[in-house]
Amino acid sequence: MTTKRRNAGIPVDYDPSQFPAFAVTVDVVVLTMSEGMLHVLLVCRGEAPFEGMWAIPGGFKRPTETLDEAAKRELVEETGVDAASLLTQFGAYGDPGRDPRMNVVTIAYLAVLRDVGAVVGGSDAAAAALIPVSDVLNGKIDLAFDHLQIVRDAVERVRVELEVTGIATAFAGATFTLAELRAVYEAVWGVQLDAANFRRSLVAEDGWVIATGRRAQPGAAGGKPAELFRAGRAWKTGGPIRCPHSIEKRKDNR
Amino acid sequence: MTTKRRNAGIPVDYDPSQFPAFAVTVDVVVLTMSEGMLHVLLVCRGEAPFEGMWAIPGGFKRPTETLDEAAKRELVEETGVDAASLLTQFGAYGDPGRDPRMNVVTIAYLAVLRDVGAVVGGSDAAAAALIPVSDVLNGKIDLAFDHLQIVRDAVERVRVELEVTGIATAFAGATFTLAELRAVYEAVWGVQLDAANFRRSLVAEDGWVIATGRRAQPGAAGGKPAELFRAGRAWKTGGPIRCPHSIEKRKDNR
DNA sequence: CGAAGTTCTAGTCGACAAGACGAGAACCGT
DNA sequence: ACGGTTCTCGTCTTGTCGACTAGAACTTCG
Repeated sequence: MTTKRRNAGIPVDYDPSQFPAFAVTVDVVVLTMSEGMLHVLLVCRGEAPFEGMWAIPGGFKRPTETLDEAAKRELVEETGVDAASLLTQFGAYGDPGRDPRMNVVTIAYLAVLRDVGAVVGGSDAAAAALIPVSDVLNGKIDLAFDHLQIVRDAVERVRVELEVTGIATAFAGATFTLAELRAVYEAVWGVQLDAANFRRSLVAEDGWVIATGRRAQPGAAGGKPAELFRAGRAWKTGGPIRCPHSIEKRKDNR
Repeated sequence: MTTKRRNAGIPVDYDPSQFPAFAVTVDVVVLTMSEGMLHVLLVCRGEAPFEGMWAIPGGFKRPTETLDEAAKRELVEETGVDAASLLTQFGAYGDPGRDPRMNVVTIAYLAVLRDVGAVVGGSDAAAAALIPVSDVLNGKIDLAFDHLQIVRDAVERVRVELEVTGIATAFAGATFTLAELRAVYEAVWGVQLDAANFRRSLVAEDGWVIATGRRAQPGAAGGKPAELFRAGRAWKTGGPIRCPHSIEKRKDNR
């Protein structure tokens, strides 16, 4: 179909001096735990296209910065947070027409923040809000561009990362109770974990959590105050909890 | 319902008329198993920069195609394979200066092919070769651009995918023996797996492998001919084998 | 043809991890 | 004080995974 002449494997039908030009943007999916549910940070677009619709924060990459630097800069500009616990690239999106104005390829990043309560202001005229991920995934809230797909992929990525990396501690603060940490797993995976077994798998081996000696305030319903821990070093190499996918994969007898 | 007003618009440089222009390319890391070792398909560059060096096949994305389509097209043009068993995007690379000529952001894809024996030809077969991944990773072979990092990331991705997806069957043909499949795991993970236990975890549950009734030719050393299987449906949801990550001992060469 | 060698297949056994569960400890409200 | 709630500890059971052994099937070599 095309001229497949090539010089030692490199196609020559594309002259570097007349390459097709694209805009390259970086979009950041900011996830956080709030009130036991997974939330995503969205901004309301102030201009066309998709004016008035919700979108994930992002912006153009600059020629002098790396992709990671661009993501970090955008995160600062949009949320005021200058160092996320976790900032990982997880996908690129370049369908023709995904931006009606021009050819845009976007690199998507996932950022995990601990619960901040209210949204910190950025440099944006429009509103920003923490929206429950479930409201986005089930279509109750429409997103601009192909951002729904990007959020879907981000959540799926979190589910996997939760099992193989120490991403769970990124949702928590400097110190946390085991119940808080367990809530992260339960919310992201959508499962119920036994509190006693959860504690055992973390405390049994050294390096996951370090007791601070202090105790948290009990909740409104009372109860024994939980121990406060901080994250150990083992999280860098992997996660302590495996997803009990046996719940969905019930073995049928035959 | 935390909403907060902001003072400036979506970043000032978000102006469609004066966005920074980039070239967008798609590079494909083609991995295959050959002689019990993991191999990567490389092409020899015929022009500057990096003339004469090995590189990953790839090329410019066209404005009218998606990223996935671009990857598939490049794979066809470079290797002649029109449908890889697996073609997955795994990363984007956009460091300034990674291409000395201009600003290039590349989207990296991973393709897994079953062993093709000899070098598969594009239009210029002499310029392409299957190189053992180990030779690339340990620096015996220099790669152009930042392609060494891309290959590193691809191999790491395969290691993870092997555990959570059915990527293992992509290395094998339509029918395969369990020894062949086991060799994939052993080569990618660098471990030794017990043949008996490996078989048990596959045939114990239904859906992993389906017996064809036929038997493979024994190897040069003789031995009982192995049963020939084909892949079942369970591979779509996950992998049957977990990586024994506690094992540090490398597989001894043979 | 028989013997030796190689590989595949089947089964058992024990160690260990993971889930279920009960009981007690600490703190709340009334 | 007292029931309700949450956290913490221990035990029991279950299932999985690796190590191991033995036998089956086919090769080549003498």
